[in-house]
Amino acid sequence: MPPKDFVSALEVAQRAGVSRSAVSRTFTPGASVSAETRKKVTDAAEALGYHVNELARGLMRNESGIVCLVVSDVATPYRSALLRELTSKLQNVGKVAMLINTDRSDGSVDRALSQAIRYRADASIILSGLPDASIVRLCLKNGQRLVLINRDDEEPGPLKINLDDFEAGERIVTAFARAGCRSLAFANSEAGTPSLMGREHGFVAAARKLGLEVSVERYGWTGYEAGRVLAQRLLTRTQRPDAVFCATDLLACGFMDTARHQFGIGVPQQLCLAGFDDIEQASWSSYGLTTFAQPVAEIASKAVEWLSTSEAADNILQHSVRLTAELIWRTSIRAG
Amino acid sequence: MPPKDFVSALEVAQRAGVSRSAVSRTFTPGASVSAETRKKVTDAAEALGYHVNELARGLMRNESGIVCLVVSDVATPYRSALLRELTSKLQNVGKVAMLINTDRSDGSVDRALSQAIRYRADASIILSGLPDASIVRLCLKNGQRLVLINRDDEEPGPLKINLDDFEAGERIVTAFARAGCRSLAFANSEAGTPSLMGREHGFVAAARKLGLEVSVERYGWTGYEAGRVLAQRLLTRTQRPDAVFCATDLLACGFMDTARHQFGIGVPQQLCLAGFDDIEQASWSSYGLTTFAQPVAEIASKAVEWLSTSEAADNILQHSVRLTAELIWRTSIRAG
DNA sequence: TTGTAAGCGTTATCAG
DNA sequence: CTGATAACGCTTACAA
Repeated sequence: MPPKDFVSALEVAQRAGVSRSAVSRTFTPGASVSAETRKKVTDAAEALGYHVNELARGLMRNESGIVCLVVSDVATPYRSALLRELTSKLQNVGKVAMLINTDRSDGSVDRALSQAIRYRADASIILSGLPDASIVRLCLKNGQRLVLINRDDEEPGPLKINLDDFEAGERIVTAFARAGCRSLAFANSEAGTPSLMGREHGFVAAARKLGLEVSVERYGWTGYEAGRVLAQRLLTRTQRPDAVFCATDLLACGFMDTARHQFGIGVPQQLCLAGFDDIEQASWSSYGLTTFAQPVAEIASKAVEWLSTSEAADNILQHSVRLTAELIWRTSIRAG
Repeated sequence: MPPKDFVSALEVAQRAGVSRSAVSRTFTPGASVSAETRKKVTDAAEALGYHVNELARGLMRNESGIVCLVVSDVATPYRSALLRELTSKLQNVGKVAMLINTDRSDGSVDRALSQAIRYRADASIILSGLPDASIVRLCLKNGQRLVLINRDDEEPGPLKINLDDFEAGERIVTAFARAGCRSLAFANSEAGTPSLMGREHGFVAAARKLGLEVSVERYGWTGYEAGRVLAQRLLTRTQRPDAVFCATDLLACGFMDTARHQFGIGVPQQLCLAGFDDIEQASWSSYGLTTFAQPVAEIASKAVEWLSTSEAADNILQHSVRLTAELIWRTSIRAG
């Protein structure tokens, strides 16, 4: 590989026989250039293989075009689906996504984030999960716009996108009741994020109101393995629940698998189950999980849309968006 | 939000009572600064909340620290697992990941990629899949280092990381034979990528050598749904196979589900099944799929390691790495 | 519409 | 080891 040198606007200008500012203007949307000049420039640029240097441009404009995506558990179905939507929509509006992984708990998170600040990212989108409030403050302090998905931070300024978690919890209770279930349980992780707790609270509240038995069990993080453990615990109780709402589809898959394969319990005949997220696996015929769909496409749209809007118009806009999670009926709850 | 202005090295220099070059040196690993000066600078920087501007630095150094990850089907389990490893390891060596999604087939791919070039990414890692050879050439032409995972492009220069796909195909044949299977089939997608075809060829060759019946069926892309269709086709044949190797775990899950639920065929009693990738779902108790594990961590290590090595030492290094996929035994193949 | 010139925040070079 | 000074490639008044 020849350590290729890039061609600069100056070289393009010389070949096109115009000034370097003409070149600049040609590549700046909405600048005034005559059709003739523009053609000369684009031809020269084409011939030379010129690409605007965004580093230099960002330096001048004080705006990098970079938005950084802060995410833990990227490899998880829901997260990666959200990531797909976000990157794709960001690309469509000409922005570029920088990915920050917050899985590892050593200093690498801080390092990565400060990396993002050093690149002068215009904005950060935090896809829920681990990252704590200090990250939020750091971004804000460095002039980034911020989108918080399924979080509940108090800081003013960022756009907050949330679902109707509480109501979802309520809705599923009526579905369980209609199926004739009398003893309900909520299977949660110990993560304790607002969205998880919202589902729990809505569920418990609605069950109480209907005079149904409810209990809550929490364990580990929101993965398949945790679902297995939760099933062990709930299904060995003397008073076994006949309906369980799992805070997450991953939890629900683990729960269903151990109910069926380890305890030989029929789902939905002896046990009704529901989850949340509508990950791809929920629709696989081994599961047929009825669940609430995260409107990932809509979440991504809202986020990107807000980021594309000018900072000036910002005050007019809502800083909080509340989307509703649609209940997808499959076969893990008996017909009423 | 106050449209925050960043503090520059100049301001830090003034507060610390040193020259701006002293500040620069302090933040350049391996530059010579006295301990005293360094302390003055770091103190001032801390107080002011200074962060090096990588845009400007990249401009000078002609090296951005950005490596871009080109990927289609991010939301797929194997891809997202690889993505996790890659971003995390990139972070550890102080580089930053830019994500390019090549799902949509309209012009957005080209736009996104040229975006990456405009940011002067030092390197690109192409995680298999759709992107065609023209992308490879474009990266190379613009002086980027390139890592190709599970591809087979001819271009010289890039680091190529591949698995022993052909041998894996062979190995699984002996496993099937040992289980007493006599009529084999390979379920593939129509994608026709080298790694997919490698598995197919190894499988067919080994089966022939052992004098076993083999057939191949190809359909769609490598997802769950395609697996269902492939199962429809293969299981309605007059001569039904008693062992099927699916090119991908996703394919295998779809295949197994329809075999069991739609055709009532017992796996592994009446039909042995194997996949490739070892995605998380393969280990779920509804599947228990025996499969080949993609060594994602190792793949990521090799890639990042090669990128961290200086361009000068480049010639000495191998430009092609061949990793082996370990066979993970679970319960979708009968005991011999 | 076009060109000239100043500046963005760095690092590299070169005296001291 | 330190401090001027010249790049780096671009945008944006300002003047023509």
